[in-house]
Amino acid sequence: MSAPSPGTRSARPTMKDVAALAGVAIKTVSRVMNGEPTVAPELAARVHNAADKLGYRPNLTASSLRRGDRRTATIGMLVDDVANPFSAALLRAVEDEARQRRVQILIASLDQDPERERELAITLIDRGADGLVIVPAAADQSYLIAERNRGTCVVFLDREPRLLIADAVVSGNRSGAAAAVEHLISAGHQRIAYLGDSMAIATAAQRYEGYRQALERARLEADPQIVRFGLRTVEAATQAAASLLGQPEPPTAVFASQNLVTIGAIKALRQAGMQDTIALVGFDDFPLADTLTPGVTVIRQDVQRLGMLATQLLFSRLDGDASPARTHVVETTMVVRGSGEIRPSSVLASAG
Amino acid sequence: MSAPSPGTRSARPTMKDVAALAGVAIKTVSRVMNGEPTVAPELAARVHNAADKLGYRPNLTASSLRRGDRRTATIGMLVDDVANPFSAALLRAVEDEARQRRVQILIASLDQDPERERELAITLIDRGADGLVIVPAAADQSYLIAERNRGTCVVFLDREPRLLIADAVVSGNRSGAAAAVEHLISAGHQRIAYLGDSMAIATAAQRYEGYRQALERARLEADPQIVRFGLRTVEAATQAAASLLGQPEPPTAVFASQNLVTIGAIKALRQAGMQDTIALVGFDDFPLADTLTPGVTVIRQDVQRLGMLATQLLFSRLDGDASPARTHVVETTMVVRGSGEIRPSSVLASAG
DNA sequence: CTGAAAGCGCTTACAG
DNA sequence: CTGAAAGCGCTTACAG
Repeated sequence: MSAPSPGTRSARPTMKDVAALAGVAIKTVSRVMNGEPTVAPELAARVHNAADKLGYRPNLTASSLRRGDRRTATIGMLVDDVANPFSAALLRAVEDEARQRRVQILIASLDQDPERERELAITLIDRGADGLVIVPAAADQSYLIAERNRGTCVVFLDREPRLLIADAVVSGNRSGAAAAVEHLISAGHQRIAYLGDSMAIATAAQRYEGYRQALERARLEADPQIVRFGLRTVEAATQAAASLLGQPEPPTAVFASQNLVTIGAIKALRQAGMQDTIALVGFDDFPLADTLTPGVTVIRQDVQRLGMLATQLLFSRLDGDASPARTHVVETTMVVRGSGEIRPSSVLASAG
Repeated sequence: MSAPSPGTRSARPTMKDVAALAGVAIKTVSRVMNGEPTVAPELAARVHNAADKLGYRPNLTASSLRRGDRRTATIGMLVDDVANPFSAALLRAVEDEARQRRVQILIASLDQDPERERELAITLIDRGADGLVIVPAAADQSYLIAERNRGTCVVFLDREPRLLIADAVVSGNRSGAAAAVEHLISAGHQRIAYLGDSMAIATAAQRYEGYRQALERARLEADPQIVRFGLRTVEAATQAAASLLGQPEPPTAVFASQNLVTIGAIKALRQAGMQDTIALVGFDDFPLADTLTPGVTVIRQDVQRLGMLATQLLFSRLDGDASPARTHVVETTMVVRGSGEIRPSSVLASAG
C-alpha cells in the first residue's frame, strides 16, 4: 500500500495532489472545497473522493494569505491572569460566544504589566488574530491606533481604554460598590473600611468612588485610617485586613473591592475570630462564598454577560459595523448571604 | 504628510514598501529583518529606518508558509473547561513555560465531549498550531495518528492517551488516592464512601482503584452502597453526598475524587450539620480549603509541575527529540487541615 | 555582500 | 461549468 512506513513523515497533501488524483485543475478543487455550487456533480464527487483518500484538508494559512479579507477565524484575548477565577470565567464566556462562529481563541495573561499588554497585543495581531478582546493593564492604549487603522478590531472588557476611542463592556462598578456600602450603612454601620486594588486600575478607582459616594450621601466621614489600596494578592489583603483589626478604633464593617481581596479579608477575620462580629461585603462573587459560615454577601458581576457582549460587539465590528464606539455597562446584583447583614456590636457602636 | 486621514484604513506595509523606501531589494529587507549578519551596516541602517518610518512588521503568516519548518510559534491546548480552577491552573502553567519561548497558546474547552476533542484538535492544527497539549475527553486518540505522521507533536496532560502512543504527564492518581484512604483508615474509619466522576475518565478510574486497593490492604470490605460514580458538577456531588448521609448505615468518612466533588460533599455535610462528625479527604486542592471550618484535608496535585513538564516535553519533541514516548508521573502530596483527621464517633463505629 | 527568479498553497481575475 | 495565469508576502536556491 501507499501508507507511510512507521516513522516516515508523510507530507501533508495539497490541492495539487488532490487535483492530480481527481484529474482536474486545482481551481476546481478549490471550488469544491469552498462549496461553490458551480461545479458539475460528477467532478465534485471525484474531487471529494480524492480528498478523502488522501486525507486532504485545506491549508488555512495559505488561503487566508491570498484572500482579500485576510481573516483567520482566530481572535486574541488578554486578561489579568487566566488562573484567577474572574479572568477564567470571562475567557470561558468569550470562548462560548466565539464557538458559535467557529472562531478560536489565542489567550495570554498580563499580570497587570503594561509593557506586556503592548507586547502581547502586537504579537497576537502578528500571529493573525482578526481582533482582540482586552482586559487592559496599561494606562494608555494609544499604541493600538496604528493597528486599528490597519483593520484590527479591538473591544475592551471590564475596564475602559484610555487615549483610544474604542468599544468597552464594563460592570456597573461605582453603583455596585455604592450599593454594597449603603447596605452596610442601613445595617447600622458608621465605620466601614475599604480594601482594594491599586487606584491605577480603573475598576478599583470606580469602586472606591462608589464607596466614597455612599458615605457622603449618608453624611459619614471617610477615615483614611481604614482605607487600604494596592492589594493584589490574598496574602496582601489578609495582612491589610489584620492591620485594620489591630487598630485602636477598628472598623465595624469591611467593603472588599475584588474577589482575592475578599478572600484575604475573610482569612484575617477568621484568624481574629471576628467573622461573626465584623460585617463584610465583597465585590465579585467566588466559589464557596455560600458555603462559608457566615455566608459571604457579595456584589455579583454578570461575568457571562460581560464576556458575551464583548465578543458579540467584536464580531459586529469585524462584520463591518462602523457606528461610533461606546461603552456598555452591565449592572451588578447583590447576593445576600449573612456576612453583610451583621449589625455593629453595641460596644463598638458606642465607642465609634 | 503621508499619514492617513482619520477614518482611512491604511494597508499594512510589506517588505516591498520597505525595500522601495530604502532603495534595496526585498531580499535585503528580509535579511535585515531576520538578523542575518551578512548585510553591510550602511544598508542595514537604511532598511531599519525605512521599516520604522512605515511601522513595518513582518507578516508571520507569509514567512511561515514559505519556510521549510512551517512553524508559527503557536501551540494548541485542549482542557475540560477553562473556568474550572484545575484546568485554569494547568493553562497558566503551560502559558508560563511557553512564554519563555515566545510561543502563544490557542485554548479550547471540551466539556468532556469526545467529538469536540477530535474536532478541535484538528481545527487547532489547521489554524497552524505547531503542537498540541491535550487533556483528553475521548476514549480513543487514534484519530491523531495521521496528524502525527504529518509532523504535529502531541503531548497528553493529566490523562494518558488511548490507542495512540504518545507522551503523557499525569499525577500519581492511584497512589494519591490510596494514601488518602489509608489516612482515613489509620484515623479509625472502616466505612469510607467514594464519590467520583465517571469511570470512563482515566483519572477517575485510577483514583477509584487506589480507593479499592487501600481498602483491600486493610482487609476492609468495599460496600457498593456507599460508592457513587458519574459526578461532574457541584450540584450532583451535593445530592449524592446527601443521599449517602441519609442511608441506614451512613459512612463515617468520605473520599471525594475531584475538586468539584469535594466542594459538593462539603456542602452536603454542612447542610446536614455533619462537617465535624464525618471525615473528608478530597483529591485536588482548591481555594479556601484552608479557610473552611474544619479545614479540608486534600491530596494536592503539583499543577504547576504537570503543566511545565508537558510543555517542556512538547518543545523537546518540536526540537526533534525522537526518543520513545513515555508517561511521566508527578507524585501528589497530602495536605492535612482537619477534615481528614476526624475520628469515627463511637456510636457509629460500634454500629458499623 | 546583494539581488532576480522561483515557489510555499492557496484564491483572484480573467478567458474560454 | 472549467482552467491557465498571476499574485498574496514572504523565503529558498542560485547567480553574480
